[in-house]
Amino acid sequence: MVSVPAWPPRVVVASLLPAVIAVASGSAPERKTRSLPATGKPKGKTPGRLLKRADFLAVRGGEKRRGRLFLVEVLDRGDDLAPRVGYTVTKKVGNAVVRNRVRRRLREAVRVHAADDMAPGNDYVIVGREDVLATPFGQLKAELSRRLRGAR
RNA sequence: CCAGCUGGCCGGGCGGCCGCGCCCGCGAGAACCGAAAGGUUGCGGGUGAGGAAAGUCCGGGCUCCAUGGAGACACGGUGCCGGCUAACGGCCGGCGGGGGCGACCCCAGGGAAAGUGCCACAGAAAGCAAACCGCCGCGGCAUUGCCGCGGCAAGGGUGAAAGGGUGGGGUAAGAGCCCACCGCGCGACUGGCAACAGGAGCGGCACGGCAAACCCCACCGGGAGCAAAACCGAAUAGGGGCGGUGCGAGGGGAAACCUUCGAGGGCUGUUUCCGGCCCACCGUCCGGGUAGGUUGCGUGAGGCGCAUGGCAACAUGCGCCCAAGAUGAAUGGCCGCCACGUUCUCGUCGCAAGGCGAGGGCCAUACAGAACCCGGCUUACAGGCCAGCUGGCAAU
Repeated sequence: MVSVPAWPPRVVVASLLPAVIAVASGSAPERKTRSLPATGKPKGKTPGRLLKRADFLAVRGGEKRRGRLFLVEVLDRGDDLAPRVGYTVTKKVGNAVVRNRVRRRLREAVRVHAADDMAPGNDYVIVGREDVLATPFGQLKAELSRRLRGAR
């Protein structure tokens, strides 16, 4: 494989972009009363993904919440649509395998646990660090949830 | 059984819950996002990383650009011979040299009598012969030596390398000066497609090394790369076409407006001629093109099996199969059991190394993630399997 075209300069990330989905699903209230299985069913509606470089650059201008495992950047888009999230893992963290695992664990943590902790109308960028791999998944989920909710 | 060599192969398995990309079907001529192009959303089914996907070092396909043909020169690459291959710097089989008891392994392996250049340090001398210590003869002085002239290159010493080696003859001392053997050069001829091998005979010995220093010879080579390229295509700015408004004078009309004539208008050099500079607003259409989107995109020098030919690389024939396609980039997260591994304890066998059995703990794997595709090379890699072969030990 050739040197990753140096396009998003040393930044590898992932995202989606549904944006609209579940806003009108009306299933949110029911979900709260249901107890979660140990394996962790998704707790909230899946947030959208950030995909465009321009979106990432925009979020860089937002609030930054630093942490040991990751850096979270938050930007209020000013609408009421579903939250969106993007992931960034720099090459400093490791080779492609390591970067993929970091991003996948973060994505999974968001999916099964932290989705409800995001506020509508916000864009989040999570910049993963190396320690994400060494941290037990439960602890990772808790930390991420706390950070997304905005506890400082 | 131990030690080793070569070739090939695998690189966790089963299960549970929750997810992701792509394809197909349905939902559906629905809704939503978007100016558009286009995309998103539910359910079901199918499918989804590697032997190196890596390094990006060679060779091709493909795309665009350049290019009338041929040659020469320059530059770059390759470099024993034959074969294989689409091609290669790859592979196979040979040859030569080197290493290993051996299986086997390693080699940038054309040309040094085409030319230039270099050969550090040491050494008298580094390529053309020369002579530091020496050896021998003669002469002189003189007495265990010194000086001069001449003849030598055996011995010492330096070095990676000093004009063949050993022995004998020979000599004043020596020397291929002569002889024997070894080495070396040339070489009729023989074998082989060839590299090359063998070699009658001849030669008294000449021709040091480095071409990974320039160079010579032979062969090969246009450039850039899927962020190539094609199509769709905003906003903003800019380009072009058309129409209208904006000028003056006259006429009609209450007005809106209509109509006729004229001149592009403004600024500027004194005026004419002739020049120079500047020129708005509205509407509409056209073309280039950015963001963005779609395609390119996986049926291919494709895999597997069998047969035939070949020592082999490989080729041919027949049959079967279709197997990732992302793009801020899917192939994942968590858990259980098992295997493997490792470690501890106990029992037992043994002189010991260790073997066997039982139980417990730990880890839950190494190197590493497709990015247009294919053939190679190189590098990384926990652990394991199979086959053949070599050298030992034991037994028969």
